[in-house]
Amino acid sequence: MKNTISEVPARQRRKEARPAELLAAALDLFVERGFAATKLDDVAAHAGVSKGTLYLYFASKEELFKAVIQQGILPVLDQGDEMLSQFDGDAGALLETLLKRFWELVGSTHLAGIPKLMISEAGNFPEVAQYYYENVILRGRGLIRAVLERGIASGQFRAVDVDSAIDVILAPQMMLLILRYSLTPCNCGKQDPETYLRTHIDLLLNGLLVAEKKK
Amino acid sequence: MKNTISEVPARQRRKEARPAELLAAALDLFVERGFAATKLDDVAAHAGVSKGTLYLYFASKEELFKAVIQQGILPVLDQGDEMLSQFDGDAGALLETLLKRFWELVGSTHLAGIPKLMISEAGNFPEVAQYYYENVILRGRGLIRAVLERGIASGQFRAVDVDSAIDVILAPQMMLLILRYSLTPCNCGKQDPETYLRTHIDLLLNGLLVAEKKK
Amino acid sequence: MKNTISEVPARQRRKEARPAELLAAALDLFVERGFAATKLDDVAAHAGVSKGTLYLYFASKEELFKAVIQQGILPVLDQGDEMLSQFDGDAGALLETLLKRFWELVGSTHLAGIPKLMISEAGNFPEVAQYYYENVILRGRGLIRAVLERGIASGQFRAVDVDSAIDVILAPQMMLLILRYSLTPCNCGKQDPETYLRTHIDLLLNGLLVAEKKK
Amino acid sequence: MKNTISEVPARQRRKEARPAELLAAALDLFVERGFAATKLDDVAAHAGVSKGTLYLYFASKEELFKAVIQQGILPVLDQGDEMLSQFDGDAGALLETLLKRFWELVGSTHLAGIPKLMISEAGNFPEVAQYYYENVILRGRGLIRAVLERGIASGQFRAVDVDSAIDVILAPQMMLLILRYSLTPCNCGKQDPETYLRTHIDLLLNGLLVAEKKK
DNA sequence: TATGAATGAGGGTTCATTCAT
DNA sequence: TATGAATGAACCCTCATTCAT
Repeated sequence: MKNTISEVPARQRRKEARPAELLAAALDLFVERGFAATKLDDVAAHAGVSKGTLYLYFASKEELFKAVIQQGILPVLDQGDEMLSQFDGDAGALLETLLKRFWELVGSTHLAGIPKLMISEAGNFPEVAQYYYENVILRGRGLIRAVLERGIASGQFRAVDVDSAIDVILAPQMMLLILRYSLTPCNCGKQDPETYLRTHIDLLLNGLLVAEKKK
Repeated sequence: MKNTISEVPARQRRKEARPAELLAAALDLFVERGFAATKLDDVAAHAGVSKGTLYLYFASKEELFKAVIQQGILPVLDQGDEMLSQFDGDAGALLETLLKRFWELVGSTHLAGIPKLMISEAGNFPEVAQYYYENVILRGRGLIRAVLERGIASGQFRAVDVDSAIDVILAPQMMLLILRYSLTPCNCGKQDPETYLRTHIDLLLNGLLVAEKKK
Repeated sequence: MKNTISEVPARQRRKEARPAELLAAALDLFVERGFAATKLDDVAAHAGVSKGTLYLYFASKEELFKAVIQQGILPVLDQGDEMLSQFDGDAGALLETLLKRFWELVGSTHLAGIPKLMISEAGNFPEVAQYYYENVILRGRGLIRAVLERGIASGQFRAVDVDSAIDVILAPQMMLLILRYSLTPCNCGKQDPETYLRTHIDLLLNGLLVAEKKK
Repeated sequence: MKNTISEVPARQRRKEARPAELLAAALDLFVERGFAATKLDDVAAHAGVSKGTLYLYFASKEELFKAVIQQGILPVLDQGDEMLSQFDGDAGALLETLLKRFWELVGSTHLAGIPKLMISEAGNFPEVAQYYYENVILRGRGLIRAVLERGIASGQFRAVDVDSAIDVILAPQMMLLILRYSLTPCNCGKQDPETYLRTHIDLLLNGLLVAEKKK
């Protein structure tokens, strides 16, 4: 008789946990080295299994890649939607909260490497890029758009061009993620995310020019 | 007898142009597919030479990569330095000019792919990343830093944290370049650079909040 | 206590039938695809068991192959011996009966694929080929030889070279079996065995030339 | 200046000879071991080249297989056609000549293994089997058919069922080829082709029964 | 200098075999 | 006895690199 906590046999429990373990290992190496330069031997070793085991769960290296992207990012976006629907402060505070929460959710996990990975491999996997664009980028932009439109409607924000403003707002966030997996490992460009984030929000909300100089 | 413009025979000129042609072909394919996924066969075909010819000019695929990076970006930075030293308007105008000129110099050439390439491959080529960091990133940041410090000293700019402000300023520029070689090919995210650039500068110089709401 | 027909419980019977079921499944696939191209996964699935179960009955894929050959053909030869010892007509009638019976015994079962299988794999399994030669081919040839010698001794048959005549007599029988598992599946060469057999016997017993032309 | 015998450089001559060398090596091993059990490493070694060289001439193992079959047998059939059109003796003599010539053309070369190979692999390569059926089997049967019909029309042959008679005539020839590459290597069944062929023709032309016993 | 045939180490993938359950 | 997850050796195929011409 098994203990009360787990009635499923160890082997079974293992089998259910495997895909997630493999995806995590694959993500780490894909982000670090790129898709083509990552050997499945290394992914397997990194996950503590043999190479053949990978093929019990993913039909090919390419399918593994797709799964890494598709199963990695959906939960994050869901959190964003939820936050937007529950928040009831003004648009400026919402924007600040959104950006800060993003760091807590993504910036600290290894999911943070997905944007860099996607940027590197989009050209080689058009279908995955399409999926990423529709399910991640468009949804993420939608979140920011909602905040901007709310702020503009309430008179809190200037009537900027929303479409391009979204990009301008997201770019520093993305760059911070991207650089972490590019140049940081070779000792360069070690920014402190806290300061960076604060400056970004400050610049956004207050503008670069002092008030008196504005026409 | 040759004309006065060129005294070297055509064959000679071809020979001297070869390395540059090979680098251009390699850059295109490295940017499009990544280093590991690019075959030297294809680089050679793209440059209109045979595969063996590549090895007359570059000792290995890795050397070719280094040359692509190192010989690609130095001219651009030189132009930036020169512009900074000659400009005599105020800091805001200088910043605007600098960002716009960057687009004319880089955004329209195939050198624009280098940042994406470097981001993708930095982890696999630490020495190249180091070189890039020191010779491109630090010099580029230096340009922006000079402008910011000039603006803050003159009282035109608020006293922001310069180090992180530099990143916030550069990020949208970089993202625009990066996305062009990542998601654009699969029809997604086709921003108009003009509008994007204008919004970026506008947001930077004026801030997002309307003046009346500022404390 | 069970009924008189079967004293063993159903489960027991199943257990005893297993090896035969596995051999039948293996024979089918070995004949269809060849030894090397047959996966044990497929054999197991074809027999309705799991892959591991195969190893409870056969130590390796090669042992399974040997068992397929060795247990498949012995019963057939025994019938031939028995027929020869009981028959009391003339040699011509015996030869005709023997060939026709062979079709009823082998031609209609899936054992018919064994000759094709053996031909394909003899080179890879010399010991099995040796076994097959000694226990199948030599015994089969012995049957025909006995009939020929009986016919020649009785003056019914011409005094042909017995050794090669045996091959000439057996070849059409073998080819018919072989082709059924080779070219027939792709729609080609669908002979009617009945006609084929009749023509074969007719040619054998009467000769191709009309009687008047014979010297 | 090169010598007068060969104006093409050695490298060039080699390149043109390569495909035939590779096909010969592949045929040998495919016949000996079967398609699946043959390693391309071994084919390459057998041809005295490296593994990669195979891929300069054949896109895949399967394409190599197709080429082995398709380029191997066409010349043989052409000879048969020519022989038929030029011969002017009676049908019996033509049949004898045809069968004997077949041995000289095929039986002594390594092309003799193709029938065994095709029989073994037909199930795994339906398109190749189709090709073989249409271009080899049908053409070969056509040759025999022409002889039989000529002999029957002239009253030299009995009016047998031509379709099945063709198979009965060809079967011993095929079996001899097949067995050479199956059981012979393991010391069994070493027939002397000369005797075998003579007996086959004798039986065919004279019939098994002595003239006096015929009804 | 330029070519492209040849090489062979390396990586993705398969599958016979093992073993914990 | 039966299962099927896990293993890892082996094989097909690729491609950076070499070298004879």
